[in-house]
This record gives sequence, C-alpha cells and structure tokens, in this order.
Amino acid sequence: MVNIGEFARLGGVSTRMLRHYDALGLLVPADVDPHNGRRSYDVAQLTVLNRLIALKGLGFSLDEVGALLREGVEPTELHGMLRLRAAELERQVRHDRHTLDRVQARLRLIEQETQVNPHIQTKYVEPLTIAALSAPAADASRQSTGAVVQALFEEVITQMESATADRTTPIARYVPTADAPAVDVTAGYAIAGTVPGLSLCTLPATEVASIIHHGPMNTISTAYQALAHWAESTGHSPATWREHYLEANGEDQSNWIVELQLELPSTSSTR
Amino acid sequence: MVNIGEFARLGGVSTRMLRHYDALGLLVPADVDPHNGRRSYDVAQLTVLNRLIALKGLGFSLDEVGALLREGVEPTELHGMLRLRAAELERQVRHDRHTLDRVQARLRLIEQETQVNPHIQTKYVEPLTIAALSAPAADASRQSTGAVVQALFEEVITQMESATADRTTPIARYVPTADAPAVDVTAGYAIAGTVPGLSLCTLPATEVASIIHHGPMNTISTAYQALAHWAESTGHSPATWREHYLEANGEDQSNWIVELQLELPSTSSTR
DNA sequence: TTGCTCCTCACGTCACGTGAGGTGGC
DNA sequence: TTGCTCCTCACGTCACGTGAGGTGGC
Repeated sequence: MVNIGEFARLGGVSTRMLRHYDALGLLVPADVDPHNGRRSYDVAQLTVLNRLIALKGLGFSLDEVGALLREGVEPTELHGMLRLRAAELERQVRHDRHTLDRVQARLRLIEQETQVNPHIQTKYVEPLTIAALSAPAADASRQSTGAVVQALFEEVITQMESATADRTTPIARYVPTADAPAVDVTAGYAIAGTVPGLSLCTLPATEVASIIHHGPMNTISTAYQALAHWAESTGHSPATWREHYLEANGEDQSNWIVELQLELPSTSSTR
Repeated sequence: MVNIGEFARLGGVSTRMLRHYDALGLLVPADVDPHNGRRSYDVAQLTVLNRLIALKGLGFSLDEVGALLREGVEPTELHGMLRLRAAELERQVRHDRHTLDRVQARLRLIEQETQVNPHIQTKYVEPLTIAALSAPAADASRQSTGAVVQALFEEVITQMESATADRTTPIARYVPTADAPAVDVTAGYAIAGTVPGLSLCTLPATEVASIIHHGPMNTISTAYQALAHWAESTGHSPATWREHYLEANGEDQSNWIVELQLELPSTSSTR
C-alpha cells in the first residue's frame, strides 16, 4: 500500500490523473482514509494502471477504456473495437497526409513567388490506392482530356456519395497507350475500404518530377510547359503523369492549387 | 449585402460559425443593424471567408488564422508558419501510424488466441527512415545479437535525449554479411529531421512475412521458429529480418509486443 | 515548528453544436 | 396572423493542467 504520490511515480503519471481516474471510477484506490480522504493504492494495482495507459495509448477515450477495463469483455468484442479504432486511425492518417500535401504545396508556391527558383522538384511518392474510374482520351491535349476527366469525376462523385464514402484529394492519372496519341485517363479519390461501383486501383510507388500550379485550369499550360522543358533537358521523355487537385473547391478556380507529377521510369538502380 | 443565413449558405458554413468568427473579430459583418443586431454581409466578404476556411483547413487554430488574415503578413513569415505546420503534421502522421501499427498487432494477437490461424501474414511495408546506429554481431543467434542490440539502443537513446528528439517505435534490422555467420545489426527509431551523432538510414520498401510475438524476449524463439518454418515451406531462405518493438515500456517484459518481419526478396515482378 | 504531501473545488483549454427563450420581418 | 429567420445567453464537449486555499503527517 502506497500513497498517491508514490503510486503516480511508479506508474509514470500525474497525481491529478490518478484523482481523475478515481473520479471516473476507472481506477479506485484500494483504500481511502475515511477521516482525511487520503488515497492508498495497492502496488498490484499497477497492472490495472498499465492496462489503462496502454488502452489510452491506443487512442481509446476514457469512457471506452472504462468499458474495456471492466472484466467480461469478450475477445470478439475487443476485436470489434480494435477494428473500428484501426479504421479511424487510417482515416486520420490519410486526412493528415492530405493536409500535409496541401501545406507543402503552399510552401512551394511561396518559394516560387519570392525567388526565381527551379520550381521543379523530384521526389518519391508512395503507392496510392484510389477509388477510381478509367476511360480513354483521343490524345494528351487538355482539350481532349479535360472533358473525359470531368465526366469521370462526376461519375465517381455520384458513386461515392451514394456510398457515403469520404473524399480527400481528387487525383487524375494519364497513361500513354500503344494506340498512338490516345491516353488512358484514370480519375478518383484516395480512400480506404471499398466503394461499390468503383474499382480500386493502386498507383505504383515511383519517382516523380513535380510542379505546383496556382490558378484556374485554363492557365495550367505554363506549368506543363515548364515540366516538359525540364524533362527534355534532363533526358526524360514525357510519358505518364498525374494531377493532384490539392485545393479545388467550388466553381471559382482562381485559387485552385494543382500539383503536376511526371512519373520518372525507375532507372533500375540498386533495388 | 446578404443576411447571415444566406451568407452561410454561400460560404458553406453554419450561422453559428459566422457568429463565432464575428465574436473573435475574424470576420466582422459589413453592417450590423443598431436596432435589432441583425448582421449583414457583403458578398465580397466571401473571399475573406474562403481564405479563413482554407487556413483553418490547413490546421491552423483560429488565433493563428486571425494573425494570418490581418494584412501585413510577409511571405517569409507565412513561410515560417507553414514550415512549422508541416513539421507538426509529419509528427502527427508518424504518431498515428505508430498507434495504428500497435492496434493492428493487437488485432492479430486476438486472432491468434481465438483461432488456430496461420499467424504469418505477408504485407508490403513502405520505406522507413530511422535515426540509427549499426554494429556487427558474431552470428544471428539471440545470444549474439541481444547484447549488440541493447548496446546500440542505449547509445541511440542517449544521443536522441540530448537532442530532445521524440522517439516512436524502436526498430532493429539484421542483415547477413558476406563474412559467413556474422550479421550487421542496425537499431534506431523512426523519425523526421536529423539527430546529431546518428546517421539516418532509410530501410527499403519491401514485401515482408510478419508475425506478432507477445511476452518477454526470452520466449520469442517460438515466433522465430514459426517464421523460419514458414520460410522453408514457401521456398524462401531466411535472410534479412526486422524487429518492431510495438509495446516495450519498462523492464517488465511480460506484456511486450514485438513484430518480427522477414524481408522477402522482390520476385522481380511487374515493376 | 517547518516543509512536504495530500485534499477539494473550480476555472481554463478549443471550436463550435445545441437547445432555451424571445423578437422582428415577409 | 403564421411560419421563418434572426438574436443573445449559456451549457456541454475531453482529459486533464493549474492554481487557490486549506489541512494532516513526519
């Protein structure tokens, strides 16, 4: 039997937290002096405290931790709660990544505006699973692809809305076909889980050359030309590319932010 | 000039939020009726609202948004704030990923306990940058590697503490050397940024066979044997492997959770 | 007797959601 | 006159941190 200060030290928590857990009934001291209210804990209660901390560390609320601590939670029930938690965390991670992408795009925009920088950046992108639809376009020009992309997104949005899936960054990918000037267009949203009516496709991890465009889509050719110029001067031939619509809300396109990514074929390096 | 309800609809926010932004001085209506207090907004104020929403969407607090909205923020200052934000988001993503790993490990533990499942799972792991140190061990046995790993971790922790870098999952990687039974051991923590005195090394993305161990390290051989048995039966030769110490706090190892990952050489597939 | 630990309120945090209770405009 | 929108409080959210003000134990 130790007092609250000692128990807190042993458990690596604050005394305030222990009083809080007591108040919530999560971890009641083994004994309370009826005269002065002082709490005494059994050292064996450290096990409970550790489980409490572990569950809290998995991101459960104290309410949920309480439910889990009370004996009688069947493994299947715990399993269900953990699956929910995992799904939440996946959503959270995707959301934060999306925000991070947007913050980084804005950083690069500022750098472009203040200095005459090489706007092009090469980077590695991780594999990306998107719920998407595909269709061919006659050629790689914006005149040809624009309508195709728009139609695809409208269809994708319809499907996702009826499935109440949450959307993050819209992404389009353009792949040259064997059929001369025609390109295959894929458009969709990064997602976890599945959406009925949409196929999930995983865009491969790859090295890309990336540039940020700011403004309406009808002025994006500047960025494309810069990217094409870069590709030419570095000996790459433009091929498959992607568009990440990082800020693209509403019809007013004047503040749209779009990242163009040119996929660079792996130079069959070490790997 | 529109009333608050109309302005809220146009901006896609709640009237409550508009009143809140008014109270905080972030977005004051163009006019307020002195008699009945009704707010009127200028449609041109939608620009401000949109900027406010955009900044909030990047994760800035309303206080910070306020500072950014007041004119006179220089690009360099905004740049600084965005860099801070990006760093925060990276930390957040790493933290949530770590939590997700732990939740998933517990899920697999429950599955192992309830059913006699194949405990081994193959999966793709993304490239992982860790602040780490390396040293050779005489052979791959735990007797040889154990002391090396422990010494490495102690040194890494010392360096990171003096740099006040925050640690997440401890990770060890074992790579066979040309020098017969000896293996190279690398131990460290996933991290962003750099730590003086520690080299950053990026573990490659790869397919792995993974198994979860629960309990003290002196009982981990069961898991190793299962993994070795699996490798043998599927035609893989055990080679490079990793240990993720998902739950490993304090000296009491009885609740440790460790994920073993056997790297599978890429079968030179499509990519 | 002096520190030290312990106690119980109770406010503050962050960005609103959600009523309660009431009033002016079409 | 009836809905409809608007108004201003003010509580609730979540897990504590942080004093304030006071008391018992070594």
